[in-house]
Amino acid sequence: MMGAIIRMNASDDTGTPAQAPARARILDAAEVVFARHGYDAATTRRIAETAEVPVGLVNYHFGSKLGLYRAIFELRAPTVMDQRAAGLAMARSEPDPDRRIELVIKALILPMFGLRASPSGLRFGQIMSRELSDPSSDERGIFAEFFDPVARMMIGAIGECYPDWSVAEVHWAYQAMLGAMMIVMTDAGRIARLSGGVVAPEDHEIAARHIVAILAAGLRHRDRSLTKDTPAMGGKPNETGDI
Amino acid sequence: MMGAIIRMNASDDTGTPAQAPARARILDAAEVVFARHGYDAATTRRIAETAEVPVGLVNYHFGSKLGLYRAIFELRAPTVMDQRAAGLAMARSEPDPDRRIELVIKALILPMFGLRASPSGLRFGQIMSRELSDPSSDERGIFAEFFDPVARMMIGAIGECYPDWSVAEVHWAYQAMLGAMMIVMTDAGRIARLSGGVVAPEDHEIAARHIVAILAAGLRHRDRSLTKDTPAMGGKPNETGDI
DNA sequence: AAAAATCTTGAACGATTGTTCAACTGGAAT
DNA sequence: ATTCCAGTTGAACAATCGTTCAAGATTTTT
Repeated sequence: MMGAIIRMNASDDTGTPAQAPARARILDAAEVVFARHGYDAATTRRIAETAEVPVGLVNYHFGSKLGLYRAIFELRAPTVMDQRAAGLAMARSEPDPDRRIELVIKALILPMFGLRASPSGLRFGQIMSRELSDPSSDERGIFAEFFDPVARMMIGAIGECYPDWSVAEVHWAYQAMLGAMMIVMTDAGRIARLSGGVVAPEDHEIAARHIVAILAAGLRHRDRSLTKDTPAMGGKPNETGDI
Repeated sequence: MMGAIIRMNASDDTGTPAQAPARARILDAAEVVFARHGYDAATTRRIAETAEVPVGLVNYHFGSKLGLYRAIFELRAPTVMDQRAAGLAMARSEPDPDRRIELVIKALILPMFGLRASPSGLRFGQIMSRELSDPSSDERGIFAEFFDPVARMMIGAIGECYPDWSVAEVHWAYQAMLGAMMIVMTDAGRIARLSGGVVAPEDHEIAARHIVAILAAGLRHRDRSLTKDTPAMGGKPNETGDI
């Protein structure tokens, strides 16, 4: 069943954004399928069908399924990373710690939420979210390669805001930020279902406003009496010696 | 499809991990494999191999792969849900809102973090986390069945703490809590990698202390000037009319 | 003891997986 | 005009998927 592939010749140009070259169409289709099914459950055939190209082309252009997956991150990750780096640079010019931490939080969150404005950006967010919660992602090494560097920057920036915080306090703060952000990227319909349709996760501006407000207050006013027993970080990232 | 019948015989013994009956061994192995690979990528054969039983037994005892998956939730979910309900009941006896919200947060988080004390509980946490970030989980309907009820209780409890909050403010607060919790369940090694081994996610008591402190402060002190434009919730859950 | 119900086993089924491959296309370089 | 080669195509590969099944083993009921 479903063996024939309909070829779009030069005469037909409706639907897809222009008659894009095959490579780009595959990349686009891959985002859709990987976002929907995750890495393992996504199939090259479904990607090829979605892109309306023969199966063989996928491996010709990207070598392997993993190569295609990596290509998505190579395409999308730099934009987010650059925006975060720029946001952190801006935050550094704010002397007041309590004001600066809000800028740091925004530097993490706004680039990701802004992604959700475009359909393809939304899909990339879902892919990232899935990759983060996939234990076998270590084998692919994508997070370590694409996102660890900026994560260390973020962690360093938090530590600079509050130099008396312990390493653990800084890292758990980052985890809380990451988690709150990720669940927004993840959630497709649950918050709408639970709220009876009142809360719409699609409106990323409103979502960002809520999440940033909560996280900023959380970091500013956290009760440290039970957590400050570990040695202080001293505003220096990675003084533990690791890369 | 779905022809096998699940039989519960009188030989209902107390669980033994060593030479347990086949059904229990399959269930145990399924937790391991589903946690590691996710629903789609997990294979019945690998589960059977891990349980050291022939492949056919899996479908005999659980009917199908989905039946086996559901059986895991039927086994583990009630414990977590009961503990949360008990925690919420306890929280209701605290009159001070700022103190009560901390108990509400703990009612959500502590049962899950406590799960991590045992290996099988840790695996169940990973399975839950993956299910939450899987768009195709809607087709399985597991979250709607097992976790939506207690989610509505949680959301209601937040609304009762701060009756002047809007529906959106309450729901986004819940999302932030859920996200921060989920990333702890998810994270296998990244926080250890990023912190150079200083921060250990295995110590769920310390993790809970940090996350609860941040979330409690976040909800208590959030700046509402940009988010309180939507109508208030009035302390009643689901007044929107949905189930 | 015989009969019935339950559990276990491994082979087998058709469908689907990622990848390979020889044949083919069309346009640029020689 | 010929060579050349990146691009394209669909068939084919071995491996693996979830599930089924007839047969044997074990236990329970009669």
